[in-house]
Amino acid sequence: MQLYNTLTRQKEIFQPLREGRVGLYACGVTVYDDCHLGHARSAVFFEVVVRYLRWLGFEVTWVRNFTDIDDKILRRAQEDGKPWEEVAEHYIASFQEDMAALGVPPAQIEPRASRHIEEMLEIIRRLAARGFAYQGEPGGDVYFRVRRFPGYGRLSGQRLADMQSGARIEVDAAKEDPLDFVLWKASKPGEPAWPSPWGPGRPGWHIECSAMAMKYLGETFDLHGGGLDLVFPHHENELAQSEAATGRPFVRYWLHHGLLTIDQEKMSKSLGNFFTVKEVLARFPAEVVRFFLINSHYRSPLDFSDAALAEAETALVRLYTPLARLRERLWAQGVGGGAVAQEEGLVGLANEEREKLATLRERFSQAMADDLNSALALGYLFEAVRLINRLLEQPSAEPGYAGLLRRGYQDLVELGGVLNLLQADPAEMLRILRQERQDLAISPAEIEELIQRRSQARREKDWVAADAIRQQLAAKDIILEDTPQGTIWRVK
RNA sequence: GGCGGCAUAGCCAAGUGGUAAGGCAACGGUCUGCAAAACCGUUAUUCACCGGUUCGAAUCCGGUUGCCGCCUCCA
Repeated sequence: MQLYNTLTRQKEIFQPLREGRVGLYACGVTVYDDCHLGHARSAVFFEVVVRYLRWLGFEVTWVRNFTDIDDKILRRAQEDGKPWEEVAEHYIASFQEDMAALGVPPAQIEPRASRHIEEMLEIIRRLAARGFAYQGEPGGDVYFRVRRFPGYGRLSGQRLADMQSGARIEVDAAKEDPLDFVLWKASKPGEPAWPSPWGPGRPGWHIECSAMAMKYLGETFDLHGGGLDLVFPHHENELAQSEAATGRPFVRYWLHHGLLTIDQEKMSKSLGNFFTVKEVLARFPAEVVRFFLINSHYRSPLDFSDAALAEAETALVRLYTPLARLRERLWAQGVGGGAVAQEEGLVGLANEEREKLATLRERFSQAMADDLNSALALGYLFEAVRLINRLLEQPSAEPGYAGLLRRGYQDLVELGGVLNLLQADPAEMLRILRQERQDLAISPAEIEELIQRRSQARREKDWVAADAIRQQLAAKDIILEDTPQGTIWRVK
């Protein structure tokens, strides 16, 4: 497969370091508040990466960290009058709840920064031994000597000269150079502190990821990534300090996903234009949110809106509707195995169309193999749905018919599974999707009552009364569908 | 100011040299007591704009405009 590598700015053939195994480190969250939909995009993206790699047969070790000690957590702890550990614990639990609600499984390893202080200090020792780390003043912060590392700026495409002219680099008298960044922060009175050769303190932001990634995945590993906004300075610094410490390449492929936006602007805490995962999930089913996140390419910006989510909801109905019909047909009629139609002219599909169904898995996989093009992969699924719907329209006793349906069903569920979609019971999911809206002007019980009365009227062929009820419900955004299994309703 | 990215139909969105996937919406038809769902058909001679390369460009090169991200904590 090919992946776009931020380091080289091009797609590259993915070759894992060790045959058949992949190590992935995804930057997680800083636990000082509930996470928003941008964090969900990140989590779902890496989940899909992992699922696809596993589907291909790779054994994947997936690491996602928690930054559980930093300035923002300390500030939050002070505001809330709680110990920082409690704040961190609370938001770790909150994150895990959100992930569970979204259907994102836990990573294999979810290390916390505060439990890897010794590993970080070890890296700083190595950096000091190689002349990359220095303490600004006795008992003060420890910095990384950026200019000593030749490749600095390579990942983010920055040149040292340009960066200096950039206005907003913090000026700190203790630094040898404004570009140098903190490895270890000397603690102020009242702040949490760990002992170190440089005095009591706590880690800088970047060092934790170097330490935890190398501990669990080795000094050189395959995949590392996060949001595009982490490229600089976080990943640039991480790369520099890691390679300076080990003298070896740190990461082979850097993956960065685009950011979630609202009105084309980045969703972020500081702008205040964010929706938490909890808020969004209160209004839309998790699978709708997942579909929305996966339905465009991961490196593009993705604009959040109610309309976009509503569209995702309708699109999911389109995917689940044939699944429900297929199940009904395949389960009820006990259509067992049997050959898939091969011969020309069979079963009401043109040769070319049958070919499309036959190559669905292959094309899906190729789309995913091309830098994880989930939008294209989903497009193929929709194409298959149209063909399957057509088959369902024209029941046939031809020998290959049942086989085609069965394979269609299996493919949709299996391929959907790579994206963690289409795994729910179709009939149940359709009910949820159709009846989702909370602010109904009428209760489900009342709707059922009216449906009963209408059914009675229909039995008596009293079309006037039946239509009156249909219209009465339509006025409250309830749409009725008469099916062979009875009348069902949904929200407009 | 520096670095990077993006501009494809009413909306969302694939497509990186060979003649525009897919979804939503809309309209017409089939089906239906009426509907819905589903199916069939229609909806970009054209890919921000201007030049260039090429037999051929949405795709490559140069320029222009607009938007976004990073350069500061941020997925």
